[in-house]
This record gives sequence, structure tokens and C-alpha cells, in this order.
Amino acid sequence: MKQSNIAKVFKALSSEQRLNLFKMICDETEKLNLGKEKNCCEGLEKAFTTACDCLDLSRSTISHHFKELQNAGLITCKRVGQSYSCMVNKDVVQEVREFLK
Amino acid sequence: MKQSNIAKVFKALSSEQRLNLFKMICDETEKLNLGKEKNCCEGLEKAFTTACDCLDLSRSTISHHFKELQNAGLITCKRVGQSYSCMVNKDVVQEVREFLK
DNA sequence: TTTACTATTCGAGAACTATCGAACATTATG
DNA sequence: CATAATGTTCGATAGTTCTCGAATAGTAAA
Repeated sequence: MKQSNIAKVFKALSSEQRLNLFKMICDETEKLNLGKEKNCCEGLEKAFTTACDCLDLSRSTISHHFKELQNAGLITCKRVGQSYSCMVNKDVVQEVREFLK
Repeated sequence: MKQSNIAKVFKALSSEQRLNLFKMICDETEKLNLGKEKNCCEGLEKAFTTACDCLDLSRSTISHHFKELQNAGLITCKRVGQSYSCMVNKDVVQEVREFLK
């Protein structure tokens, strides 16, 4: 990954609220996967709604933060019916960890 | 480390120029330590001057970026004579890596 | 189709950041 | 002390980011 992309990831995680959001996605995803087979994860369902519950921010702001995380490549979201499923891109996280080695 | 401090570290690394600076410090420090005993590292000497050579930025801007990295706890600097010695705080980097696990 | 729920986009204001050059401070040396 | 080298601080400017509420759009269900 180019260094400019690494910076982009750091930027995405540099706002405290967005870091909370990212952590929430990671944690909730992990909860869902406890006791399931590996790789069966379809992502966190109703991610947007969950985020609205967890963070004290307007929906438009939350939408914006989701976009930033997607834009940095940290998460992938897809519409599922009325709502929103969301996955952490572990390979990107891993690359950033390698960078910090 | 509190999540707000983690965000601070990410913020420090979120500017591309500052990321270059940090990388430069890491790389130059590593060069110096090749072939030396472990833990003999006194830090990168003349870090400021080296930074001025590597980055196309004014001295005041570089001073500002050093401050940001220090403030986030990523590096520690001390004056040595006329110039400036600088060390990476590996434990902080390690904590951030753990956060991303 | 109407209604309700969910998410996005837009416009705006406040706050923050990156960057510069100029002036200043500190240290070493002739 | 005078000069040179190295860093810091200040004030300004241009640009970016966070946040909101209002308006809009997509989807599901009555």
C-alpha cells in the first residue's frame, strides 16, 4: 500500500467519533461471530442504526463518517433491504499494522 | 491507552508530510543501529536538520510537525548541543498496533 | 398509494490545520 | 563580543473538517 493511502487510513481514524464508530463496528462484528464458523460472517447488519444508538450524532453526520471509513478502505458496506450491512476489511487493517512494525 | 489518545496518535500520522517525517525518523534510526548492540540507541542525531533536507517544507512548519509527533507521544526529542536528538517511542507504536488487532 | 422507516445529499457555520515568512531565542565558534 | 547555525514562536491566510438541520430519495409494508 502506498504511503499516501496509509495516511488516508490514519486520517479516517483520527477523529475520535469516527474511531468510536470503527471500534463499534469491530466489536459488534466480533460479538456476532462468537461461536460461529470462521468466514461465515456476512458483516454487521443494521450497522447504521446501531451506530445511531451508540453515538450521539445526527444521522447525516454518521452517514458522513461511514463514507470516510469506506473511502479509506477500512470497511465495506452494502445495502440489505431497508438497511445496511457493514464489514471490516481486515487486510487493510493488517497492512497498517505492518507499516507500524 | 485511552481511546482518545489512540485517536491523537492517528491524527499525528494523518498528514502525509508528517507521516513522511515519522517514517524518516524510523528509517534513519534503524540505519544508525545496524550492527550495533541492542538498546545502545541514543536516538537520531540532527533530526531536525535531516528533516529539513528530506522534506520540502519551511523550518517553522517542520518544527510544528515535530511538536505534533511529540505531543502524540510518538517521539521524544532532546536538545544536544546546538541541535536535536530524537527517538521513536516504540511502546506507543506497539500499543497502537495492539489496538488494531 | 400512503405511510413509515432508513439513509443520502446539500448548504452553512464554527472550528481546526497546514503552511509560510518574519522576528526572536539559544548555542557554538572565530 | 560578533557571527553563524539551529530551532521556536507569532500572525496571517488558504484550505479542510465536523457538525447540524432541512430537503430528498430508496425500500417495505399497510
